[in-house]
Amino acid sequence: MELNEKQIQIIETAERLFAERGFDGTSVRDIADEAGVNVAMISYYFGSKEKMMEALFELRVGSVKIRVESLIKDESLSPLEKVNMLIDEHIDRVMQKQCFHKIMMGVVATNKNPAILKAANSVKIRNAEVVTELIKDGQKKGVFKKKIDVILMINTMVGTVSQTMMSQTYYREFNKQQDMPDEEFELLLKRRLSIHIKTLFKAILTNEA
Amino acid sequence: MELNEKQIQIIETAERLFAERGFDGTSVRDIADEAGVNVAMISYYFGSKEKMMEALFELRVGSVKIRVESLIKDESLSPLEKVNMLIDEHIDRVMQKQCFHKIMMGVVATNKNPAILKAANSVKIRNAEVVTELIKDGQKKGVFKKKIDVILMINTMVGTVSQTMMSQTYYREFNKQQDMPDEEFELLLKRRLSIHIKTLFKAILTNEA
DNA sequence: TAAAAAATCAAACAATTGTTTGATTTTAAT
DNA sequence: ATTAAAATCAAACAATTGTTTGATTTTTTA
Repeated sequence: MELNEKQIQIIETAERLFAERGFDGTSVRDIADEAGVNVAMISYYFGSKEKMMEALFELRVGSVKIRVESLIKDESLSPLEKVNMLIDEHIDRVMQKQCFHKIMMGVVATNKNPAILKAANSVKIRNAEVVTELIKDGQKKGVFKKKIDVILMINTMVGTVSQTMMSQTYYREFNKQQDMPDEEFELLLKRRLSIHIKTLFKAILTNEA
Repeated sequence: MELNEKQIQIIETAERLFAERGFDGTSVRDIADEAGVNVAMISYYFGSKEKMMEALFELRVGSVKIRVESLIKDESLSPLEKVNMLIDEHIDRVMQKQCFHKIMMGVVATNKNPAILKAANSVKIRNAEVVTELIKDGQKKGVFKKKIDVILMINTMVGTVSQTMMSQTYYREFNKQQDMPDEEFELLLKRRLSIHIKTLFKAILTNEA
């Protein structure tokens, strides 16, 4: 689906509001008002509120696939280096599109939109397959342990990042970093998250201390 | 707030529907129909849909606090043993009240109900404080590492469990355990989760291999 | 058993929902 | 400049929302 400027403007407004109030908690009038357009434009452009959500999903998910696939095929990187890059890739993606990931959590929790749910699931399966291949390669090269539960490993990465993203203001309070500029704090958070998860993964993947 | 049989029956129906469709995605008529009561009963008993949600929250959260506190004070357990028990405690709690935890994820994502959000946050703070104390004790006794990010650690536990709970049917497919009885699979999942998180925690907490 | 309290009900309430209409304006093409 | 297409709009649409009403039934109390 091709999207013009105004369509993207509407979608991004919707994205923000959906993240704040949930899909059902946001009316098309809320979106139209905040986007500065007439209510009818949403049906006019997307057909329905539901389909606008699907357009949002398509817009955000579409670009992801390619980068991961090419990363895996890179022969110059060790398995552990690839895992570490996947971690940073994931952290960056979530932190850069926080609203979208909040929405996705809600969509997956409530099984409401089958089209999105199906697409999200196929992305998940694809990722799991890629990571599984990567782990097998590392095992073949003797740098990874034999028994590894790939799904739980991915769940730890995804879960830790989501949980941290959702409660970042609380993390800030707890560590008394209220006066730190937003951008600086986000960098700090990303760095800490990166180190944290890489440490966890190294422990379950490798035989080193 | 005291709850009679019928109130609990309504609340538990609401809990299930909220988990399936979200708070805003569930109408009071849906709840009333499935619970087999008149629509007016919800306002009659709870005052409003919103207040019914608060009653649900109160019902589910109320009982948790005491067990954790007493566990921590137990002198016969080592710090690592206590951490491990907290992990199992958390896994059991989430898996036993899956609907409620799904709802909570939605509530925390969308900042809609301030009363619940505030209560949930205070629970979180209390837990973080308890765990921090526990970690400090382990450090004093020389069994835990010096630099530990308690919040990220908790986020890993909570995030991993939530993520796994949310996508358990997918985990089942991936591991080709479709024909396993539900109860048996849940036990298996809990055991694997337990081992997984304990391994992760041991790696970041202790100096052992 | 009579009176009081609690529970249940169908119906109605106003407000909000997503969507459509049909007219009008703006933009693009010829 | 004329025509066709696209965009925008206020208004209306029927459906659904949470809640209230007032009458009726059931249960409890005295």
